[in-house]
Amino acid sequence: MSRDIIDQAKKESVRTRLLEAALTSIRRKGYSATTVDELCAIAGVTKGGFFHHFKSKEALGVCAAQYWSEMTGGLFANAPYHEPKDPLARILAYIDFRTVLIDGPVEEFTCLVGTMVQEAYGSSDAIRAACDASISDHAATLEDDIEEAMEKYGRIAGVTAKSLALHTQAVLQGGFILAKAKGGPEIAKESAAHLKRYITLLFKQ
Amino acid sequence: MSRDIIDQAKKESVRTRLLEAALTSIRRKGYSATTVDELCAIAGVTKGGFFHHFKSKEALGVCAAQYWSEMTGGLFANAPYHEPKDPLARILAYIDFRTVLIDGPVEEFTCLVGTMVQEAYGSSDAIRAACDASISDHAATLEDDIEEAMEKYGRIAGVTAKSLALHTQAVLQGGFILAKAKGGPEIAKESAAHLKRYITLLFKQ
DNA sequence: GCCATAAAACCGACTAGTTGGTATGTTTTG
DNA sequence: CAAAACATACCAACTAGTCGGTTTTATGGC
Repeated sequence: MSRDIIDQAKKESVRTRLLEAALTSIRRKGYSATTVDELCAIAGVTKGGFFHHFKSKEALGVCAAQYWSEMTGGLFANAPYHEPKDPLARILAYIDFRTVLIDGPVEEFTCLVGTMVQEAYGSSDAIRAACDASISDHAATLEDDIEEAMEKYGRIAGVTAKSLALHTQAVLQGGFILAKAKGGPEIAKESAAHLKRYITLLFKQ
Repeated sequence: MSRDIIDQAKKESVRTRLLEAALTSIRRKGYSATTVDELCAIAGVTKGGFFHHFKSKEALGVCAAQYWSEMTGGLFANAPYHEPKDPLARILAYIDFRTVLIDGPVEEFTCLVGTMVQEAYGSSDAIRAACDASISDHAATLEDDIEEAMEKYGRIAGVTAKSLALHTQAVLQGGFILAKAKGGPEIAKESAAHLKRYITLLFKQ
């Protein structure tokens, strides 16, 4: 019913604004340096409103990771890199797609969960687990293509689809760190190019 | 007298003890979540002592990055991976050495500056620059070997010694993030194995 | 070797502002 | 009218940093 939809939309809007604010702030300053007051100010809500939607700052962190997964999950699911018939071409197209996204200010292309897990893995297992799920679930979307490519082009001793899928995420996350250190996207793009070269060489053997 | 020895040992290294405490705490919880009070307690110093040695928490962050560079710089300079006559063998031995170091609790093998730059790049350019210097200087120690290997085994189109050296650091840093997410070193070791395979393939062409 | 002197090292109480979180409302909505 | 969605005022704990004072150490003249 439309009532339910409207109700839900309204219910989600404040909550969503808080989550969007969290995404921006955590990506820029990290989880610890992001304050509840700040998020309330950005979202135009008061403290009471915040703690009505999230029982604690930690709970917000977990929800932010999940929200991040939903957003990026949708982006990648609808991206055009799935089109090629050849599985290897799809993998390489994925890396190209990621490379295109690496552009502009550093805080706009880096990964929320990669940033957050660095701080929170020792102090909040709930946040750690949510970040792990986000990274691992996304890596899993690559496994089928890698598996197919290995069947078609031959398997490599010691390389599994899962480990290679996770390695792609490690390279991207590491590129983000170097990009932050250097203050620009170039180094992350170069690392992605190395990753593409690696996978090409792997299946060319 | 033992009392004198203890006193003297303490007095010699207050600054160092604060830096050691900073290394431990920042690697475990991040820069923002690390408090001055906490470092004082660990090092057995009072607030006055802390701010005598460091004019601010930010200054401590910069000094911690420099101290980290000195420590790791010494470790790698004296490591045995420089022994092989063949430049490619030296590069691969470096990766093996890094792989051996990736072991035990996550906070004991991860990188201070990689952790710190994620939080501080947006709020402190001094810390960002210190972290960049630490990463880039270490990467530079690999450049000569890579350059020599490229001369010996042939250059690869689009690959420079500098970009490949930085890529090795990106892979390691990314491996640390995944290790934190998963709570163990295995994934970081696997990513290092992929890096070794990449470099092997690169020069085998 | 002794002592004066100054600088450096260090202490500990203090502050002003910020932190996450709460208790008690008031408004909106189905 | 009841419940969900907010607002307002408040708090105790914690934050980085300060400030005046005390101890320790290095130096150099006698």
